[in-house]
Amino acid sequence: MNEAASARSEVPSPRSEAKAVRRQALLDAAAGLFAAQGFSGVSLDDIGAAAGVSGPAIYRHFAGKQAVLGALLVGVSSELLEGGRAAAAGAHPSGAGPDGLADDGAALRALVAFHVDFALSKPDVIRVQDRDFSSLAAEDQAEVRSLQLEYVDVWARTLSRLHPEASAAELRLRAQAVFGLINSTPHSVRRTTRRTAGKLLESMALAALTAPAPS
Amino acid sequence: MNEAASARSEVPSPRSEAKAVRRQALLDAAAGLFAAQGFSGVSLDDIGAAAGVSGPAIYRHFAGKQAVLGALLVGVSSELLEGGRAAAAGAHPSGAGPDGLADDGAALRALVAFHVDFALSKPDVIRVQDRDFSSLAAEDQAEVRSLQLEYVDVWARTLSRLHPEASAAELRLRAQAVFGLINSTPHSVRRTTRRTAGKLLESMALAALTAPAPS
DNA sequence: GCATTCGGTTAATGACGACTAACTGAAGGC
DNA sequence: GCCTTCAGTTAGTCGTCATTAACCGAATGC
Repeated sequence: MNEAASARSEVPSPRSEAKAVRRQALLDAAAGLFAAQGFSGVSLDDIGAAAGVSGPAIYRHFAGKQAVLGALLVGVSSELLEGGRAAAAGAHPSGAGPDGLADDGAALRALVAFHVDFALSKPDVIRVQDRDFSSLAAEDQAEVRSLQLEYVDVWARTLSRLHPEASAAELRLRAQAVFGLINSTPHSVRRTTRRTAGKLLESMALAALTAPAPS
Repeated sequence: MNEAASARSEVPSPRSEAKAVRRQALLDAAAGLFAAQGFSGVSLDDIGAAAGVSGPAIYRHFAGKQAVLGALLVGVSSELLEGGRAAAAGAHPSGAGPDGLADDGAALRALVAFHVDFALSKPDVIRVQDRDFSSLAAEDQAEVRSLQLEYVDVWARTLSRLHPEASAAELRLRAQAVFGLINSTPHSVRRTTRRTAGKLLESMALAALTAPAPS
């Protein structure tokens, strides 16, 4: 560990921030390839080639193929959780006086808008996340699972303000189903229709989240 | 081609209907394994072992690994299309007099119920279908794609009776999104809660399908 | 009964692909 | 200016498969 990259992330970067760039290029390449052909359908040579370097150069950035997938999925899970927390919090600034229902609805809308936007802008990673989870190393699996559970819980807590009578299990199921709804389409949406598709998905997601519980 | 298994499927079966049983066992085993680990994460030995025979015995039933996947996915796509047509037709018996809205609503509810039931009873195949499509041989890909498109169209036509003003593209997107909603949860639903989860998914799906179109 | 068919089995064979080894050349620090 | 570090490179190595070959033994048809 050299002094530049030591504990404190002070010194912006010498010239080997080129490394960070390369690393990101590898992650992007991997995301696209994994999304298209699945983790075990992609070779390290494929990833390297797509990033402009070839083959085992990847070992200068990651411990191995699984580690690339790990970085990808831990990254996306963290981003989702962080963004979800921000969206939920931003819409009802903690204890906003009289427990306003309006605020709660706003929080849910913000969550939905955030997730739709995320899914439409990073369809590859979204796809990989629920497709190649089982190819992760055990530890990464545990970490990703826990981040995902926490994200689901952000949704469930927000929902519980609108459906105080519903069980936690039902709210989590609703959240998961809506993730499926939102995540299932990005592949087939043309870039030009992103905005309109996004609005439609938001409307459908909110309708599903607030649909009456069956008897 | 012996006389028993010739063009006309008359003679029920000699004693080598054991073959049909074995073939189905192989397909079931493959479905489970593919769902859990992805097409290229599973070896022929794995599939054979799971079906009680080991290794290259599979070549007595299928041309190769890809052919197993092909049989699986063409089968599920056909079942979905057939079942969807039946559900849509059963609910409004062709030209049922005065173009009743009630009938159209019933057709949609029947479609939703059919798909929910299918997804909950065969979660493995559902998972494989949208996960390993890209591992199919080109011809199988074409066939599956066309069956899927036709299935989406059954939904879109049914929806168009309720939303005559909506574009075909919007209706197809709605259908796809709802497939995502329904298909995303079977993995995580305990067998004991199938029925209640199914009811909830139906309610959410219908709400999403009839959600107002955004301005 | 007897020859054939056929579902299975266990050894090759041949690719392919993750990972390692040995080497190179350009920074960077001093 | 010299020594070290380090991102890359190319050539193995070793396992893991899909697929094929060579054999079996029980049904089946005649």
